Amino acid sequence: MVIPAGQQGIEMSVQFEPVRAVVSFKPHQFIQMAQEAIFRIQEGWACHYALLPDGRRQIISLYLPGDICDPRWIIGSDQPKEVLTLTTIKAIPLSNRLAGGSDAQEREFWRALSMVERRQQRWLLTLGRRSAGERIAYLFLEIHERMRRAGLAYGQQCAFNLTQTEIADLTGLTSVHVNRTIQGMRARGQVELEGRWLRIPDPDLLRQVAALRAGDLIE
Amino acid sequence: MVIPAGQQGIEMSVQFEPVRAVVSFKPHQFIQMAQEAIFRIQEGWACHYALLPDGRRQIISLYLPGDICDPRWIIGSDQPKEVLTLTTIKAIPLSNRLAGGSDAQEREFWRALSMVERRQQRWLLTLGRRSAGERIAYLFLEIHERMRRAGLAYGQQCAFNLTQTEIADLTGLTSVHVNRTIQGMRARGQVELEGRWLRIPDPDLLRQVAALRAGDLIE
DNA sequence: CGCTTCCTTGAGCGATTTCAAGACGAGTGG
DNA sequence: CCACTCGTCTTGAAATCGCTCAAGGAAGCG
Repeated sequence: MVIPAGQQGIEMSVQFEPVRAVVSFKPHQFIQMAQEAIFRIQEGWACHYALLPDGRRQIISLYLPGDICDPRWIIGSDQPKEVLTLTTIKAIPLSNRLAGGSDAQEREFWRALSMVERRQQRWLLTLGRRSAGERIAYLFLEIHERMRRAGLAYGQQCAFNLTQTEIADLTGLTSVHVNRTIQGMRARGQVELEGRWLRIPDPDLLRQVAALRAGDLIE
Repeated sequence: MVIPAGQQGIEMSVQFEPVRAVVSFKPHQFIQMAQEAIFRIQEGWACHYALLPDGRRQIISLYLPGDICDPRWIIGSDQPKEVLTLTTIKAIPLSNRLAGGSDAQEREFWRALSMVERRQQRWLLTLGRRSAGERIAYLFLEIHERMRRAGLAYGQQCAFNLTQTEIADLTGLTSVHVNRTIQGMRARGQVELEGRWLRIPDPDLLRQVAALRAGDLIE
């Protein structure tokens, strides 16, 4: 079963007056917070990264369809300039003002913020204490679970729009090492990853590879 | 100049009715959120950690005097059970309800939350992309800066209540490697660390060691 | 004193990086 | 259609970084 992501977007930059229409971004384009607007992503993937002076890059946060980009902008963390689309993106601008919106939207913001927060905490554990194989397995599980919640997983499979270099920048590894590690996982039947498509043949096995306790929720 | 932390606390557990009195915790004691109460730490250090099934430990967040512990509890991140005192702690219970408090307190909560958030983002970069020496240098700078803002730094020095094992759990390293790395830094005059006291002879040098851009703020 | 915790040291190993190069596919322009 | 480029994936060999295991010393505390 192949369900293409279908990410053909109309080229169109963000307007300064947030409108209730879908806006699109091209791949590898910076997303800036337009006046008082944050985005709910409809299609496509994006990320927030940080750099060291010598160019080492770490992806801090990943945005998948359904995600709000970025909930942290609500609480006045000055918005980072380093938010980058990974694919073509379609998104809906939302007001970043807590007061202005409906109660439902306010609650959605809180939920989104606390999920980003918890995900980040788990990622600190992952970067600090998991081995290369464990990190990558964890990443696969997290992405599949998030896609599943967004209604975009089909059984054990989902779209996977990351290059190995991007996986490396997410996991704090080298792309070379990511490559070798994934090959090992493939050989052991722990994961199938081809094109831009991820399949997890045995989720429990992969959870074990990721050093997750049986009861641990990814998110 | 030696200013001892002076952390002798009366043993007293948290009451279920949050009172406006100081409560104390002994070293290596779990802090749980009492009914609707979070804490502003007056004296002492604490941390929040996470474990892997095999016991590997990562410290997710550090609480120093003046910090709110934990601002994330406000937005309904279910409070973690793994908040541990590192020293004796004196703290003031606050209501975790946003609505109940004053505007000033509400604003303090937002500020605290967004600082925790940003600190966590920087720490993701640190764990993902900095070498052992860079991580430890960064930790020293962050702690000194936070202590300075809390009014607890005296020039280039401040209290430093972490064992090398705790530094390891914070930086994702081994205590053995932390030990060797710090020895190297000492030999190069990048840091002085003795007893529970930290001195940074040359902040600019240490910032360079930590792979920080000249203009980068720690926090 | 006799704990215990923390710091220190050595030796060897393993994991991950670095550097370098080649293969492959997709897209582009001639 | 071909030649070209570009980004991505792949591979090898060697070096480096950080870990493991093991032990001893120093300092605090009963």
